[in-house]
Amino acid sequence: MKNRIRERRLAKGWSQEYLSEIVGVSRQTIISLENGKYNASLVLGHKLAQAFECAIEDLFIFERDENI
Amino acid sequence: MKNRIRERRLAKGWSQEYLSEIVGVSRQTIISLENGKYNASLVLGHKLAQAFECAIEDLFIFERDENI
DNA sequence: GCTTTACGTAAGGTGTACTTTACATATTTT
DNA sequence: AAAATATGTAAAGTACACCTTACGTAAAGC
Repeated sequence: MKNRIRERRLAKGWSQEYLSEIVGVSRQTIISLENGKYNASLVLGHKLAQAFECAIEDLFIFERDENI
Repeated sequence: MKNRIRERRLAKGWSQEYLSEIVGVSRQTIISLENGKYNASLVLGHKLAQAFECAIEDLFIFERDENI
């Protein structure tokens, strides 16, 4: 699963730290998500989508036959 | 976070086992999700939404100030 | 009566989403 | 030159999202 977090964050002119405060996670979590270290949870995905004023499906790119 | 998995599954006339095969998880996982034992991951949430032909936000009910 | 179907609980294991702390480095600001 | 800002890596811990196996029970079908 890929995501557009960095792209959307930069479009808003936000730092990683500012975004982490908005959605209530550590800065490390934002770094790891942007660099594809792991996937967000559903709750965090929802909060990020809210921060960027878009749908979850617009922020995360689901590939076919993705592993759980 | 609540969800409408059971409601949507029954509307389709599906058993838990059938749904579990469609989305590629164990039957236990479906039981636990329906009974609110834990939250789905983003990837599983997406697969479930696809199975029910709806958006993730339509299947999961996000509450305000939800913990990560 | 027996078997099948559907749903549920229990218990123990693995991988990962997220945390905290610490340190490094490049760019910008004073 | 020194300080502040932004991004990144590393490492170790915790919680939970999955798994598997096994067993219980109630309803429906043969």
